Amino acid sequence: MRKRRATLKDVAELVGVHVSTVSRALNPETRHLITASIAQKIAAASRALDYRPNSAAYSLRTNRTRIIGVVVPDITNSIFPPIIRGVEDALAEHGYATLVINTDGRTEREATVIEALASRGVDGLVVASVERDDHTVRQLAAFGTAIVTVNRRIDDLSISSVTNDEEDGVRMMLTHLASLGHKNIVSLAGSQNFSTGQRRQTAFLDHAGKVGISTDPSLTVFSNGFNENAGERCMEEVLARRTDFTAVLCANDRLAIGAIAALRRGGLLCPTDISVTGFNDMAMVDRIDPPLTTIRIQQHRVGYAAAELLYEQMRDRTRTHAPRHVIMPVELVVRGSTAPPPRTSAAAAGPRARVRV
Amino acid sequence: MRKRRATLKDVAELVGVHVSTVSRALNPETRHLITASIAQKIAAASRALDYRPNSAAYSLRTNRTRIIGVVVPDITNSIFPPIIRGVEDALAEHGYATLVINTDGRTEREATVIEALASRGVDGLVVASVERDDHTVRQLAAFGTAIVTVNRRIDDLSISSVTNDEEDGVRMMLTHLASLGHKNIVSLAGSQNFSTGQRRQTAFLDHAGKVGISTDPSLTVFSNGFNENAGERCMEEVLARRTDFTAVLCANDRLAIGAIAALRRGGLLCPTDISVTGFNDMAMVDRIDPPLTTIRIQQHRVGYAAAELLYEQMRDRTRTHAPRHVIMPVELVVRGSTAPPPRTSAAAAGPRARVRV
DNA sequence: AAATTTTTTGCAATCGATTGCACCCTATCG
DNA sequence: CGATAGGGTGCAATCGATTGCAAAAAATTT
Repeated sequence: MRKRRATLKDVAELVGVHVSTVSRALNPETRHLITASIAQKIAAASRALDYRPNSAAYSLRTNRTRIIGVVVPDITNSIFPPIIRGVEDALAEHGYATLVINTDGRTEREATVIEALASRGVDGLVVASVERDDHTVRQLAAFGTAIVTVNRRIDDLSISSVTNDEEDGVRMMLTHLASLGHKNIVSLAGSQNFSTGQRRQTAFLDHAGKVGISTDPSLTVFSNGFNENAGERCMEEVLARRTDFTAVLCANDRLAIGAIAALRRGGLLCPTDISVTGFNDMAMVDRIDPPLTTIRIQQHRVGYAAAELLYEQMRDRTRTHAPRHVIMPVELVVRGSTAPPPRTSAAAAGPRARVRV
Repeated sequence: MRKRRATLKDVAELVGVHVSTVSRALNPETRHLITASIAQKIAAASRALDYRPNSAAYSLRTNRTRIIGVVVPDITNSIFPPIIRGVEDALAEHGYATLVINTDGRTEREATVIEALASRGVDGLVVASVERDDHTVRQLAAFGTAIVTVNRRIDDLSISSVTNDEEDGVRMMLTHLASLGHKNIVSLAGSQNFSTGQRRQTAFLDHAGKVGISTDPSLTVFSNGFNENAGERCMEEVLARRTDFTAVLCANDRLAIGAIAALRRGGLLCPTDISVTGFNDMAMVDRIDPPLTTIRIQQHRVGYAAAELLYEQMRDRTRTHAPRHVIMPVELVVRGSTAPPPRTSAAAAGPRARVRV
């Protein structure tokens, strides 16, 4: 028994004018073409009938859907929801809705899901899943699609992005660890296919020298995943290699959580034996054991800013927009997972560290 | 420079048939009307031109968008993303996309955002934000909208829902606490405006008697929020009232986390002095300090099941569907936040418990 | 072989809004 | 007072697909 929604025609008939007049009267851009008194009547009638524009008809005619797509690796990874909210909050103001899609970190799937979004006719894309050399994204941009990457970016900077100041984050963290007295620091680096992983590792190497920290390659381990399991495996790998380090700088919080677990299983306590640091300041890392020292990124703002860049592009689709790159400042948050190195370094503890390799 | 997408007309011209023929050939439901060989040619041409149906045109004509709306209180609350993924996974199979909207727990906003979804023409709604007496949702259902509530439900059961077995969860938890030797247990109950809060509290009272646990009203405190801050405040309130309890059964994990923090500030350690339990088994509660004993709900499956119910409703909008209510089984997960009560009960510890009121 | 049925295809209306163009009416000017 | 300008409105095409109905073609029956 669903009642039919009122259409422009219904409003037109009620007022006694043509639909085109109603259309113009209801559109703020064209309202000035209509006699004020008639426009008022139309507004009243439209309210009386509870008229809502049919978005399918609008889209068909104008070729705009007022929907944007957001592509993330996985919405259950708690780093992303705040970013998504940032995007939504920025674009809701302009009447856009947001379609979120997960790639589950599978590169092939990115192409598929983006294609699905495109066929739904989204007006633009915010991509959080982008790889440093992302073919799909570059192709879309070349094709004229409004697109912005967030949190990560592509190498050639041809596509607008909003990212965090990874370099500054790593610098602050290294400075913090150095000031505590750490000399041998493991870099548990993230996948180098992502700008985050790559920039953080580069920053590590760049800055380590300056503060007198070893950059010996055997102190770096690369993870391909960005999650706890990957963190555990990498940490075990390092422990099997050497044990003369006193801190682990992880490319993100989840790796850090995994690393702490692996250390614990190996008989090493954080922060007593080994300090561990994260990156991102995900929700809840202040409540874990030990509370994580990490770099806080402005998750909501990053999303918001990305949406603003996107909006600029969508507003005028004819012009080619020079890519813009926003880098958001980050903040060091010191908690319980970092402490001065033990008097007798972990190396001296020898056997203990070898319990499990 | 964006290239125009191919339309039915383009395909028709390439093959040399009428658009209606192409339309029928491409639709599995009507393909049997078309000569097989022609259908083949059409399929080939459509592939060659990379034809994608224009969803605006489809929607306009059929009055279906193949989009469903999911209304949640807040996507950054990590209980919801897995549910959302469940919904998405179930409906993606049928070609639906999912528009997620946050109400931020504000009842007025629910009406607004649902209205926004409706005007976008969503084919159905999954509502996770529903209150026990939700006017908006009931009205929509009466209006003929396909709608299912998830995680929560409305009192009169007139609307299909997928929820968890709250009663069984509380029963298992109480049994667990009783078997450890707890007698005086605080119920840190959630808002009674939600079915979750209400059912869990009712189950607490129902079952407490049976296992010899006090149901004195002064052992219950009601929270209005469902988050850590609310948990802290409520816990403080209880501590000010009495201290002769040895366990706190919280209506959800976030309240439990807040409760633990408040106890700690009050000089009481969990689980040594007081055991604390949660509900939901949110991500990360296994990593916090102490790891939380809680009830695991099948977040993904709950979402998936809700989507399946919704799909049934959407498949045939003419029929009125009798509401169905699915209750998913839950599981007790014992971790570090529960232990036997101390020999000398917290009450004996007297002053310590009163450090902060 | 004619008549009838069945299958296959095309025609054209339709969904609801936007928008270039033409028209009409009023106001202004010569 | 007639011509002209210009503001306000209506007309009708259009976006791309779906679908009831009619027509054409093929198959079947008499």
